[in-house]
Amino acid sequence: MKLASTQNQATERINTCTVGLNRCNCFLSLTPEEQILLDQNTVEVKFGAGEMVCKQGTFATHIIYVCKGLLKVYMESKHEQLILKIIPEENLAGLNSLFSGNNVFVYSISTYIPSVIKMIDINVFRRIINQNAQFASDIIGILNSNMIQTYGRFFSITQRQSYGRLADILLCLSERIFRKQEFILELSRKELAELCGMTTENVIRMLKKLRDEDLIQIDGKKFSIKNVEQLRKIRELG
Amino acid sequence: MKLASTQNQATERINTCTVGLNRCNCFLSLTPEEQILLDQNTVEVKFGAGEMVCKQGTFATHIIYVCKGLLKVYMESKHEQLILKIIPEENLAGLNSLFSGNNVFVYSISTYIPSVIKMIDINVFRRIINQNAQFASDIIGILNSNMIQTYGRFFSITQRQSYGRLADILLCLSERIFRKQEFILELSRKELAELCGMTTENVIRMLKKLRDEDLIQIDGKKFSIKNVEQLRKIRELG
DNA sequence: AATATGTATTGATATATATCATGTTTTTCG
DNA sequence: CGAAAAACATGATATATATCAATACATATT
Repeated sequence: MKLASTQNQATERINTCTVGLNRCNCFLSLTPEEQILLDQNTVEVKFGAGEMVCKQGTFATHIIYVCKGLLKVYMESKHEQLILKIIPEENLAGLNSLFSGNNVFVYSISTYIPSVIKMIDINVFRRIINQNAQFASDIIGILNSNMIQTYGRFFSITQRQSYGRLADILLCLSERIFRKQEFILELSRKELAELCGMTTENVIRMLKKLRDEDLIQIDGKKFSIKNVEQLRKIRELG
Repeated sequence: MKLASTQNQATERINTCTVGLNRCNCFLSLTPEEQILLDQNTVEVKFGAGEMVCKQGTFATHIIYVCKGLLKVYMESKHEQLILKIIPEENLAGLNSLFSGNNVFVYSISTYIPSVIKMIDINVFRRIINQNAQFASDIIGILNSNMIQTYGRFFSITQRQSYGRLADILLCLSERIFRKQEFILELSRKELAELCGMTTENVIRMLKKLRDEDLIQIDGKKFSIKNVEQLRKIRELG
């Protein structure tokens, strides 16, 4: 039945990792002149692992496009941080400073792994939006899918309990980021814990438990999903 | 110093209730013809308290504008629900279905109190965005401030503990919704608890404690903030 | 007015998860 | 290399908050 499949799609979209399945293709709606204008006002920068791309509280002067790598967007308080979303290759970040009345970043962005990033002048970006309604529509579409992703993470972090969140993140990493059952995760246990919204100690204990139950295999940073079905069940129920 | 005040503004924006201080004024950028077109494709509907305006999983056919009343936007699972945001008068809702690739509501919207709502045909809305870049820019601005508000709620719900969340909600209700120290809150304790992301029993216990410490006064649905400073302190530290 | 039905309140108990303490392994770098 | 510093791991304990149970109060219904 069609109704059932709609429902499935909807629940499947709810995930902790905030990574959509499609890539950003808004630049296709630019005219050649606009493309040139944008290129002239774009710089490409290489970042090492763990470097800060922009800092919460500073003025937003650029829109960020991830050519290569993996970013995290997070809010910082005293010692804790809340990861709002992670941004994989071929996606935009920092769009929230467009026309929002405040031109200050409400979050920080940093790299998980060495990354290549294009930084586009925000005023030029704004100007093109103001003159190209198709481009503006595309940006609205991107903002909206970001929003929906963030709602999903919000839901997961607040409603699921820790095994469910961990199972979810592992599935997301496998299915959406690496697109493989086996992957090298270049994150420390601490970073993985932050992504799951729990403590480092707990993530380690839980990984061990999942390994003991033969749902995953881990060897240092090498992860392998052994039992997708069971992990999905834990995501939904645990 | 300017830097300090920027910082204050930034932290002040982080709140649990998701209500911005400014009202939506995007319709000012419409041409007279567009205004007429929009009006012709808008219906005004009156809702009672607790009625559902739109249901998660259904097709989004309208953009919602709150003329009068108070709405909640929430995701439903089995028995729990996560309140994503609350929408006061003179604000738009349901914008996330514009160009997001999926035209299905990822959340439900219902009224807290009797409300008057304008429902604008989503296709007409899309068409106007596609032809009026200024309007599109305004919508991007609204989406972005919504997003920033939602990040704030996400942060509050996940990082603060329950007294901080309750203090925050009480302050928000007083400062942003009712704009008075004393107000009649037409929500049940259960609804207030959901808004704070905790159980009904706990919200009652905590209200009692705040009353015992003379920070608030409560008599049924009548709330009065007695000590704003102390509540702010609890919001930041508790 | 009396019964029923939901809402509000209070207390006792359970539990998921954080925190603390401590040891081991791996990585960094002078 | 060898020392210092991270990162990883595991167990014991603490705690915030949910859950459960039971009563009081308010509101609706016949």
